[in-house]
Amino acid sequence: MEPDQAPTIDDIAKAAGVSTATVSRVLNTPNIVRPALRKRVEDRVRELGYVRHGAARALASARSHTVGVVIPTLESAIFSSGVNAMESRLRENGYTLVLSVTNYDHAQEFIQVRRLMERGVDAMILLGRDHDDDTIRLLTQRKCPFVTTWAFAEQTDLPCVGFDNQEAAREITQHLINLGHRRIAAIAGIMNGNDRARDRVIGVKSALNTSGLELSSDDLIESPYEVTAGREAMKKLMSRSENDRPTAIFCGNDVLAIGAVLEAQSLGLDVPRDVSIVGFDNLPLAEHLRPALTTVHVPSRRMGQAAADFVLSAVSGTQNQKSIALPTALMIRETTAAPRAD
Amino acid sequence: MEPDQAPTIDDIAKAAGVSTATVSRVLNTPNIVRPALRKRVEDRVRELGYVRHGAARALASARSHTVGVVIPTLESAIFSSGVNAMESRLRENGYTLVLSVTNYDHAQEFIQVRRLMERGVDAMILLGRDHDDDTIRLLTQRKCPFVTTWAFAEQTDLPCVGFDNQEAAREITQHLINLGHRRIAAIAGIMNGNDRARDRVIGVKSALNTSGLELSSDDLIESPYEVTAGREAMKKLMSRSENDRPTAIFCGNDVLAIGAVLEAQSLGLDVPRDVSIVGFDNLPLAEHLRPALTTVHVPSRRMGQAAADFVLSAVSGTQNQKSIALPTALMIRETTAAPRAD
DNA sequence: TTGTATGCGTTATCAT
DNA sequence: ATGATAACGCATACAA
Repeated sequence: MEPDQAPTIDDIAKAAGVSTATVSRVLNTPNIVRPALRKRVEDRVRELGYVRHGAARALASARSHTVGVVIPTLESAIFSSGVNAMESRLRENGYTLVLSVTNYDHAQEFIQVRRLMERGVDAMILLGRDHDDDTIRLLTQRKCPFVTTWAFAEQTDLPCVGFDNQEAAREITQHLINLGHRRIAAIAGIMNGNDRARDRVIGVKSALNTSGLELSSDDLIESPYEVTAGREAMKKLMSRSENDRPTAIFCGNDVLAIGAVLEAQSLGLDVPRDVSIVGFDNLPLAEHLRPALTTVHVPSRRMGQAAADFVLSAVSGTQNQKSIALPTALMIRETTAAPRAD
Repeated sequence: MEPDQAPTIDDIAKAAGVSTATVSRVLNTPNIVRPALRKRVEDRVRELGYVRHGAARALASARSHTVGVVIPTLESAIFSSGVNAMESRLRENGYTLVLSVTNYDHAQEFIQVRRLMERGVDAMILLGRDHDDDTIRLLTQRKCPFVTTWAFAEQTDLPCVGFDNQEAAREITQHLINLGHRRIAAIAGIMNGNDRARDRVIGVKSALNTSGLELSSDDLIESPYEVTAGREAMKKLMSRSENDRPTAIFCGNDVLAIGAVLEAQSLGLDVPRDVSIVGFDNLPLAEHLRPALTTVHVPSRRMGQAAADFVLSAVSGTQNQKSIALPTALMIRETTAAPRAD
């Protein structure tokens, strides 16, 4: 009954009594073909259940209508949220998202960028500013439009759509300082190869230094972005004698912060009376927790959307701006207060 | 310096003084070409920075080495986790994941499945058992190997790699019954078009009925999978007079359950003394919350991996089994206890 | 507005 | 083991 072989543009052309060129036009630029003919072709397309052959189209037109997205992991809610937004935006514009996960490994990233280029993506979205030179060289050399996201910096040669991680960390740290904290510790993400994690710590140090304070190396712990790791780091920090303890903790993201809060509570400490804790990301959960989490709002959806728009306009040659800085917002909630000692 | 146009297999052939066929062999089946020649070709490939042209390969070989994944959303941590696992597995096997999000809309799903077929994916992974007939027909007609996931059922014609949502819900409800609860309510996900949400409620009802109990329509609330919605539903449930209240709540997933717990606490209720709450998914956070959440462990990573393996073996023709049932596990934690009234 | 014909870069078949 | 060459399905420049 149904044809066994997928019908091609030739089958449609034959069935409709037109040329393949006309079928192609009906499919791609319907408005330039006479309505009567168009309808005849469209009817055959429907009857035969014709499905366009992407590979053939890509080969002939040198456009795959595909965008590659390369991120560290999808196990992080804030990244998934960004990717979700990218997908919507790309899809709305007729593009398909091709996904690749690096697990925070730059060598892997290079391999995957390469593979996506082989797959013929028309553009690429990368995460962060840290990349192997090879990766950027490959992209540039082969003229594959791309944008980096999740980080913005003035003095960079890479196009980016992101926010200023240093500045955001500085602001929230300043908030702690304003509340009277003098001994502030940081539970950061793994900084090696992760510019966002590094920049956040730089922001913390910068704020502290401006007030004549310091982040002692004892007060800086690097942890993978997991609740358990946040708990462990907090435990370590709180195991010290009471007057050798930080009164406030900056956490590299909300997952670590949640871990820190839970550990503090489980140690019998009251947050924020005994210790203040702030996070980064503003996950949907942050405002609901008790105590609610003071954190930095990261505009993951807007950023994903903006990054998609950016490469889309690059592909269509309508690219005007070089980079885009998105604002973050300090979300002050009850988790944080002045330390009781003051 | 660098060539402007991307080099083709012809350029390599010319530079190495061999035929394009040989270059192709070096690239695809290196072992069947004489080492000396092979090395010569490989050197040119490296020198010229040759990158394979996926579209051309796909056209000539009728294989794109690409798999389409169509899911409701990436804003749900449990789904992202599954997709993350799929991506890893596919990538390890030389395949690339192409992603599409439906926002729980079956009409959208059809459109997107169609689009992915146009893109030439070699196979497809769908989520759940509910789909438009058109979607399945298209897949079947065009002989696109596919598997559905996140749900398993004996009597189904669709290949699936999933777990038994009904049974899992039944078990956790039975747990509540065993603890002495007689009045059990449910905060379910939106059931329309969502077989997982529906099956879970069916499981709840089934367990209740077996014990001569019922789920009154007042005690069943449908909510989107969001913390806020969980809170609202809980508020509604708890606004009734004390002896018209359920003593235990089944939640359609952990996000709803977390909302319910937070709302209960914010109403001054003690969980689980005043009301028991159970969830579904076993998110990483579930065990850390205080009280920790009694929930059903959903093996998202294993399932993602198994689904990827399934379509991979379908593509390579090594498909033996028709469907795969994965086990869930009841995670009993302190959230749940017998109601004080008993 | 429509048709003709070439080429896109690779794989695979068939020789050698 | 290697080379020549015909598909693969479509877009597009050009012709009509």
